[in-house]
Amino acid sequence: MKEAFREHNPNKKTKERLDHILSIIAEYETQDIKLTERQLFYQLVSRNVVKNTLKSYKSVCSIITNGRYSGRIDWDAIEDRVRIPYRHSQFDGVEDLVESAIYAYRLDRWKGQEYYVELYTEKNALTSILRPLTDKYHIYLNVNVGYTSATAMYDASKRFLEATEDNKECILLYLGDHDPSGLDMVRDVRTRLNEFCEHKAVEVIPIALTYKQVKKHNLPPNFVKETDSRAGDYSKLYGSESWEVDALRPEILQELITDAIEKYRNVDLVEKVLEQEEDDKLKLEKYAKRLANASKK
DNA sequence: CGGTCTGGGCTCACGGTTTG
DNA sequence: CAAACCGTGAGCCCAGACCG
Repeated sequence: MKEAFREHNPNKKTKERLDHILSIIAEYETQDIKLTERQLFYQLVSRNVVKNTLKSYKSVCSIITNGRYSGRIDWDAIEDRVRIPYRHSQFDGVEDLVESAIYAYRLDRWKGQEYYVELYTEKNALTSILRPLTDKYHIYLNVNVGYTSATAMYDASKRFLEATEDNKECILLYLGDHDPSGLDMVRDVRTRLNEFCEHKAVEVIPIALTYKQVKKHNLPPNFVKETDSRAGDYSKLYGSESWEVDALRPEILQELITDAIEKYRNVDLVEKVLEQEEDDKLKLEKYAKRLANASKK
């Protein structure tokens, strides 16, 4: 909802940027995707509206914030994925609980499959685009927020080792930027995971952003920071330009991920699990009805 | 020579004050 | 009013300087 709490009179340049922001929000709204400020900023960068610098990021943030306070931008269009309030779940009675249990009910949709797959990304800004897919395919989504942590890698290694014991081949699909640190994060994940898994192979596959994708989609470049200690080797291979994975349009990103996951999934096996899930849900529904009738008596 | 510190890099989302 | 600074909180990695 658009709600105004303050006055704000943007100048011509700011108004132009505000219009760009509003059209991006409208575009994402049709796909039911909420944006973070960071994500909106990257979209502006990829459309060559602003430069990819800390300064312009901050400027975009104030335009968004001012826009929201002044009632120009819908408060619900922007999401803060860091400051989330927690509270234990509650229900409107036992029937309500059973209903949500039916909704939540799932079996292991990767049972009997040849592969075990997880999806990793360095950017929290991609969460709203990735979640629907990892939910649908019933796989773990790990958002590393830059470099991953020892905790995350240790926990992941336990899951992969368990899959190995189940005679599954382990696949880690990775999404990150094409910049000196971004490419290094793939190496980092690979070596640390192998250390924990005692070199039982986990295949780390970068599905985006690749140099090929940069060229194919003609993505706008950023300058590599020469002060980055990892810039040297990168520049020898790719020159002085780098690219953000967020610059890929959401539908292209989703297509890439869908293709990557489906490569490792046997559809017939999944169908069987889904049938079992539906059967179980029917049983649960019958149980819920009996429960409801009993409580009326 | 090996350990630790320093200052750079990445991610995320805010705030305030001064300068133009 | 916007831009350019400064700061807060959190999680990381790495190269080179420094030191015992």
